[in-house]
Amino acid sequence: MKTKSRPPRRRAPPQDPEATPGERTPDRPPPGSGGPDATKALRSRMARAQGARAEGGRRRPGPGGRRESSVQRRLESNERERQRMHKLNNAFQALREVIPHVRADKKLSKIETLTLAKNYIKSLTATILTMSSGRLPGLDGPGPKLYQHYQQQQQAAGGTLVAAEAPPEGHLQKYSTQIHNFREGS
DNA sequence: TAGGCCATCTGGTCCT
DNA sequence: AGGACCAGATGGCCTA
Repeated sequence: MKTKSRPPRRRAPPQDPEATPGERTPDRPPPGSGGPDATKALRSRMARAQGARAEGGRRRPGPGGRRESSVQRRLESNERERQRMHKLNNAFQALREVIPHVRADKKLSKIETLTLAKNYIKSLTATILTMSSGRLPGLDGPGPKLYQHYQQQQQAAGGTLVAAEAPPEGHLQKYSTQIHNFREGS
């Protein structure tokens, strides 16, 4: 389908409080940057949203829209939410950087990152289990213990035994196939 | 132009 | 009570 080779996105500034949700006017400061205009605009928009939601049956009590303190809380909440999402995106980026993939020139999407990471972990787990149990069959050492621990984890999670059901090559094959598919953009 | 991906806003709910 | 978390809504950006 589409390729993910995009230059760093130049996002429009955060939403203009005067606009309806989603309408952005690039040349204004973000709501978090404060300013009387932003506060006033947000107040009017929140009042409008309040009225709109009334038809949904969840109108908040109190006539005349929001108070100043309520508007200020919402602005602060928006800023916290932005920061939270930024941290989440940083974590995604950190994850991208530790997952081996062939599309170094193309940024993995979030869903690709998660899916690839899951299968990467599975393949590594299967490899470790095979290597450790094969080297120390039935004897003391990390192998059997590791395998038993993994069995317990799987059973506790209600999952299936990866190592028992599929050889590590299977997971590696799946992982490499997925990488290939991502490269092809499918 | 359609579809995918994303950032942001927003209000509800959960948690401390 | 206040912050964190979540999911829905919305519109911008980009590619095929």
